[in-house]
Amino acid sequence: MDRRIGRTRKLMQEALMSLITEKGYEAITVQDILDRADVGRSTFYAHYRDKDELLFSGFEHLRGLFEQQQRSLGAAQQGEHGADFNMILELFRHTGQNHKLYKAIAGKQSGEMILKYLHRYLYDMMIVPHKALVKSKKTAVPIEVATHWIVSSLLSLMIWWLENNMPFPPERMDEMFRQLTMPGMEAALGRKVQKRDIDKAAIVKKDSGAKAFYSMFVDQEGRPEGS
Amino acid sequence: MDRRIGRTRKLMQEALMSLITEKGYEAITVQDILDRADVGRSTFYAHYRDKDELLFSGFEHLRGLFEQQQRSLGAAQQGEHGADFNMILELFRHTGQNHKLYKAIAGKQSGEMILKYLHRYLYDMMIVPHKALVKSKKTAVPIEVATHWIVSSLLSLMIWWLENNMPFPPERMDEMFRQLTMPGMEAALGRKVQKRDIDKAAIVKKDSGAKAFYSMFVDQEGRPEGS
Amino acid sequence: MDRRIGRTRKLMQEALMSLITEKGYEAITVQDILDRADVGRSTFYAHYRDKDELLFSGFEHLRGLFEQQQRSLGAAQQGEHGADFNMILELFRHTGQNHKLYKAIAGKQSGEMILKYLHRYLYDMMIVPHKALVKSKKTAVPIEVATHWIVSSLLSLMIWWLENNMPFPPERMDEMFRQLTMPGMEAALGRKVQKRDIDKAAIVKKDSGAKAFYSMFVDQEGRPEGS
Amino acid sequence: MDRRIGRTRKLMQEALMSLITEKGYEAITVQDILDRADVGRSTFYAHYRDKDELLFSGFEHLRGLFEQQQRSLGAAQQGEHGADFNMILELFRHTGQNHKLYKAIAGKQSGEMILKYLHRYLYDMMIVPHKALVKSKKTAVPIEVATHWIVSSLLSLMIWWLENNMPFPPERMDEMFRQLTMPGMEAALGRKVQKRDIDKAAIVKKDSGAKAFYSMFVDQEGRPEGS
DNA sequence: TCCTAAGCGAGACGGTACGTCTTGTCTTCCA
DNA sequence: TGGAAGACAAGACGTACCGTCTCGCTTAGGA
Repeated sequence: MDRRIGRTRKLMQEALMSLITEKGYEAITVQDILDRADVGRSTFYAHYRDKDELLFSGFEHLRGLFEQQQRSLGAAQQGEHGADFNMILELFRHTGQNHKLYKAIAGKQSGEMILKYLHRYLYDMMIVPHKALVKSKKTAVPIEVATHWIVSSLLSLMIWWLENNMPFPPERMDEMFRQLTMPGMEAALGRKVQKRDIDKAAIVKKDSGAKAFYSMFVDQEGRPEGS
Repeated sequence: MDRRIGRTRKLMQEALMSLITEKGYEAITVQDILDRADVGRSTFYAHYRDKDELLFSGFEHLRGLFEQQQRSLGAAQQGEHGADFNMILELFRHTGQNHKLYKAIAGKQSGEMILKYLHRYLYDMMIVPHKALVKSKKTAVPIEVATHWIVSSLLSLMIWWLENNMPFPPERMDEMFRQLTMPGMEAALGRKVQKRDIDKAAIVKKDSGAKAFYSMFVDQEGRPEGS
Repeated sequence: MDRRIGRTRKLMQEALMSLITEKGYEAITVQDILDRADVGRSTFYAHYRDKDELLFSGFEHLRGLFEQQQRSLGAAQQGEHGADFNMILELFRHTGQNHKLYKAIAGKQSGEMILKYLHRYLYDMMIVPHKALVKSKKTAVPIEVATHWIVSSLLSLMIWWLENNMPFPPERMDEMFRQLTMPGMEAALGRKVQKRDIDKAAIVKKDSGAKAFYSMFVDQEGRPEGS
Repeated sequence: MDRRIGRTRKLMQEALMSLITEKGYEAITVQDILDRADVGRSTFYAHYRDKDELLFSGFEHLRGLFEQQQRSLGAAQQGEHGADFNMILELFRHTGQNHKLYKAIAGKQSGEMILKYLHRYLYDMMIVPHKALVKSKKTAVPIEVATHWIVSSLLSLMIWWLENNMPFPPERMDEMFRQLTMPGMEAALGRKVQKRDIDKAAIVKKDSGAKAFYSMFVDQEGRPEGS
């Protein structure tokens, strides 16, 4: 692919990210992005249909990368690691380290759309292992509902944390999340499901999707916006 | 106050509501409202700063009404009623009866803002009784966090229900909500808190704020949009 | 009608005219007009579909005015005046007096369209009297062809005159036009037709359409449109 | 010169011509030409500055060819042939035979520019013999004016003919042209000038310029350009 | 016959203008 | 004379072309 394409897209991505931190996603106009990235109008539209597509382009790319790596990972690795990996905790840690950017993306001034995308993303990530873990067909609460709810719970805690300038360490947030949701999940799906199981199921993505996902916001040329 | 003013405002309120059901809040332009309400441009801006203010005007009015009634209500009434009132269940029932309007307001095509407003509204409604109910200062999860989370949980179930065309009766949704969140709340705040307590605490608003709040969407001139 | 409308339109008309003299019609962009008239983009499009319509608006208005006056003029006046009125000569005089504007409008850098409009205008003005003057149905050259040709001849002399900075007085141009075209017209339509007859036939329009038509371009600093 | 150059240019010339017949010159975009000729963007601009230059390239080439041949023709041939050659008639015939193309080029949807070029071309072709034929310095109408006028007359008849779907045979058009313009020319330049003289004077170009000129538009499927 | 300069396609890019749309202000008109 | 009607400016939108440019692939014509 033409090397100019990558360069131009990166310029626009960075422009968008820096603008989000300044004025929030919704308030940004395409013109703002053009000015910041120093790019022609037609160039923008040659790459993206609109502002949203520019934003999603990163996500989509990482999703593709993730799925590709997931395929390359065999079933062998699935069970070989210890159960101590903690995706939720890592997520809080990561979010805290890049709070500025995350606050821009998921905070009050973000667009609805981004949260919805994140919700869908996490939902898709969790629904499969959840279904796999539950033996009986009949659960107190349908798996889809429980998954929808637990993702919303996670995001709501995340947002609270960011909006209140992270008054607790990530470990504490992880603990709260566990305390609030695990009992409900047990009651809803049956005793077998534990937070550890969720992590175990999600572990496939540990070194691939999840990492890539977060790195998107972090190392825009090495230094995340909020550091 | 000039009677024409009330009439004009009602025209615009109704226009907004009917438009929300048709195309969603964000997609509505001021011009749409003017056309629908058959009102001049300057008239609109004479009453409201923008589209949002028109939307909020209803909420604000009801909030004022609620606070006024709350003040007039003495502490006496607070404990006199039976424990069988169930706000959450009523809420699901009501939502289900007016699903078209609620889907428009809180569904996927709604504006972020409305959900945030609803969140804040429910949060404010719940934080006071929560604080009153918890004796010990030290809880496993701070009351603010728990309240933020439980409101998000409620809204997330609500949204799931609406988006999936209400596959369960309100009673089932209420049950699920209880199964998912009550154990977590107990673990977080201590054994004492039960869903019934929440309802009991919120009962102050039963015949005042809450009713007025929902009626806003229902009896726009007698017939709600979705019936 | 709202007084602002007339004012705004005049601003744009004047802007267009002054721009035509500077860079020619085709080279003008809508943006140029907006800048010169100090008018918003949407304002322009609220009044005219495009650049052409702005240009034609003056013509059309005058045409309407002309037709209205023509109707009010009875057949009585048609024959009462002396035969010495000379429309073509007046036309040359007028053109010469306002050569800058006419050069802009009909000169080399003008748009094709304007010449075509002028051609059609003069053609329509002449075809009726021509038909009235010719008795026999059979002419050496069809009246339509002869009229088309004589209009083209007039415009071609006009253009030559303007493009060469008017080296002759209007009287000389009128004389040349007569010398070049009258013999051909006689041969084509029969002995009866004389240039004087053309003028006589066109005299209806002397004080109405024709005058209004030319005044449009003349009193720039007065009121060129609907005043 | 590289053989590819000629090939590429021919492709573009042909694309332009076929497009003119379809949608008119002005409506054509460079992109249209590229698509039709199946040629890259940069290739086009490597050969021509713009659309106009591509169009003119044919004319200019023929003009060069014509002037070269004119030089090679001695003064000897000038008087030796009979007076029966009739350039104007041939021109009408030719135009009629290729009316589609001519209508595209000189019709209502053509560009002003092409007509201006044709005018200049015919003017240059005629001004020399006209000057040669007129003995006396003093004419009723300056030769330049008369030539300008007669060319316009010719083109105006041509255009009328094409626009009205050629209701008369070329011979009739030639006759009309003679009837309309010859008397005027005689009056303007003196008794000596006859249409026959014009033809005689123009005869130099009969087998060279004129033929090449028209053939350009004719043998589309053969070789339209000097190849 | 090689090989090297060039022609060439593909298309990215910055620009400029378009005509549409929406917002919030401000002027005009009318009752 | 006060409030409704709607004209207006501002400026973003997404589209269409333009003319410049960079990039490799192909190919013609001189060594």
